[in-house]
Amino acid sequence: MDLSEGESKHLTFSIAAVERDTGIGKDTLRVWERRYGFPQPGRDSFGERSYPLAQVEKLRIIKRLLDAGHRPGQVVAISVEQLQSITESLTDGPMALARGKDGVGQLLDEAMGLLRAQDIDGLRSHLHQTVASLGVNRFIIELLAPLNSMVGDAWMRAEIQVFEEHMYTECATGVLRQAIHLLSSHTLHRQPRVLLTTFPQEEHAVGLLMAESLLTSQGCHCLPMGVKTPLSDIAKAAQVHHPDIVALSFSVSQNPNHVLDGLAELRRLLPEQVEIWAGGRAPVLQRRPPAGITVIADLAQIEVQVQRWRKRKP
Amino acid sequence: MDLSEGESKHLTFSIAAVERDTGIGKDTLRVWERRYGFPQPGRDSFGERSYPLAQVEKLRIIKRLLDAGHRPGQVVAISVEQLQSITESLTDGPMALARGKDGVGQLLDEAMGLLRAQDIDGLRSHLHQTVASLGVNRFIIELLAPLNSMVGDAWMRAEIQVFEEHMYTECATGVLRQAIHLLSSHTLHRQPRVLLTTFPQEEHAVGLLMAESLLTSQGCHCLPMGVKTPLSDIAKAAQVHHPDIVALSFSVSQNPNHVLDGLAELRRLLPEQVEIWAGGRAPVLQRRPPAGITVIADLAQIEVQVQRWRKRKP
DNA sequence: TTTATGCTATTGTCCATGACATATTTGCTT
DNA sequence: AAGCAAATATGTCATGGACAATAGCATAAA
Repeated sequence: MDLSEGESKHLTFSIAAVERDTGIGKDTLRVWERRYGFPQPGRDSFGERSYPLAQVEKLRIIKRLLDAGHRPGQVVAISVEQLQSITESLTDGPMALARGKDGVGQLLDEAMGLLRAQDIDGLRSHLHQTVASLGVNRFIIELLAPLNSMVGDAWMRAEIQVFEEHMYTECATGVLRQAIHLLSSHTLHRQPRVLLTTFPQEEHAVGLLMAESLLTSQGCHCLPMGVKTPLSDIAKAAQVHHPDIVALSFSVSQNPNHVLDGLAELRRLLPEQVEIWAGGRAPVLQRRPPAGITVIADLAQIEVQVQRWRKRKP
Repeated sequence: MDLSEGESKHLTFSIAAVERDTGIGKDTLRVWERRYGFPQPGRDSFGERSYPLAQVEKLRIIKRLLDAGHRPGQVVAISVEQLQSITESLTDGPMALARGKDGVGQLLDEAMGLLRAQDIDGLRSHLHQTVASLGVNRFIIELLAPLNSMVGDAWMRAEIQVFEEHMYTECATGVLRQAIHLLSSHTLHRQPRVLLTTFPQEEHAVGLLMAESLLTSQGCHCLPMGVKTPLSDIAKAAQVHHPDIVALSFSVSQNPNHVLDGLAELRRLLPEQVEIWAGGRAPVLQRRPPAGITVIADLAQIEVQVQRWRKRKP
């Protein structure tokens, strides 16, 4: 039922397999076919859709462009060549910005080189070494955060494979966890108490871990809750653990309205004296900072905000 | 669209939310309603199904029984009381099994106590301490795995809050990461090379980390890729990193067909000499072990299988 | 020029019903 | 008891229609 077992050259996929591989729902696949004429799967002997490999690959490119903010009507119907050219025209901001004068730029280049060479073990030890020599703060702010942006951009432009991105994320996660562990064994945990999580749509955990590392190194007491916590559960957790601050991380591709609505709702659910800090690369935060929310424009701001909080609460 | 935000007393769920929470597909939910008369969701103002909380909970119980081998026709239509009585006649294996004579049962009870008391920091240090005193292997097999099952069961029965489960997961993750870090700095990495990940539907990372810990402590070279990797990317990663083994973790609530189809497809995509190991609590693995796949019925089997592999490859 | 407001097209998800391949059980025969 | 065939149970796919939510656009107001 899953997929017909043709020659390896004519691999075809069932609609369920395509959903699994592309993340595009069955209903959506059918309605695209109806509306845009793509994909146009063949039919197997049971009359069921059977998608050739080429179409699945094209669908994955399309999915990426949708995640980057394009709309289906603009990208579903067009040719692979046109898709490629759109893909190439996506942002290449932070690289140029982060490279440069200071010695850290070189470490960054080395890391990127190891990544491109697929040398994950090498990358891991390079990162561990860099944490040790720079200290957690500089490591995160000057190396890991820019590296993260570079990987994110490369991902948008399809310059790296999905599995490379997974391996990078895993690697960064491991290094950050280790840093947090070291910090929290050697640091006194005091105020403020910070509850860390993300909204239900947000899957990316690395931003959260970077924040946790920096907060811990400032001597904050972190209550990490992982990603994708429903709003009402953030509120329930706050009732039980009474944090001083609830910190949320947002990645680029979040729906702006969801972000703003979610923050407004959370503000209503939490007691007034609990601050809400919102950080990450979601552009809405800078453009329309919501009332009652502290926006962390940049990881270096964490230190500043912690100090502000400490001054205000005696 | 996710879930309607009614009064907390009359919480209702959209069909998509129910699919997400129960692991039962939309089509299946509709066809059960048609055939068995349950669930019988109300309709919201748009005419769309809106499932009351009680029905979702009943569906979770049903899902459990299906996983245990019962058939829909026998359990979907009956009352909650009857379901309860069937449920009670099931072995509640891990708890009874793990409790008891040896001292570890007591540590397990302590951990569960801390969890119930919402003392996450206490739980974390208790776990760290237990790793140190028992060693990673015993810690995982005798303490963490049973604890994980207990939390999973409590979750299925809706006995714990979402945020408690999040905090527990975060805590376990941290401890395992730390264990892996220690092991991999002190262990020689040799064969086999094991690529670790999960299928795209599977979000749970703790099982994977337990496997990674055990494999690393056996001296295997692990290539962790995090969760939710599309099949074709698993294959691409294998082409680049040529692992000897691809290891996958499955949690309870995976759709059996997706698991089997995915494994069959992956088997086709990978070279024959690459073994596929499938572990985790998905019942379908035990009931219908697929051809060409090594099923890891239990974490303790990992050691056995590694030794088997080493005997066969000289 | 910028900011609000209302209109329109776009887009994902839902619905109902029917079909059927596969898996499981039942019943019959040896 | 054991083997086999028929019947039943079950999940997934198909079609085509509907519509709420979203995004884009143009016009009016500040």
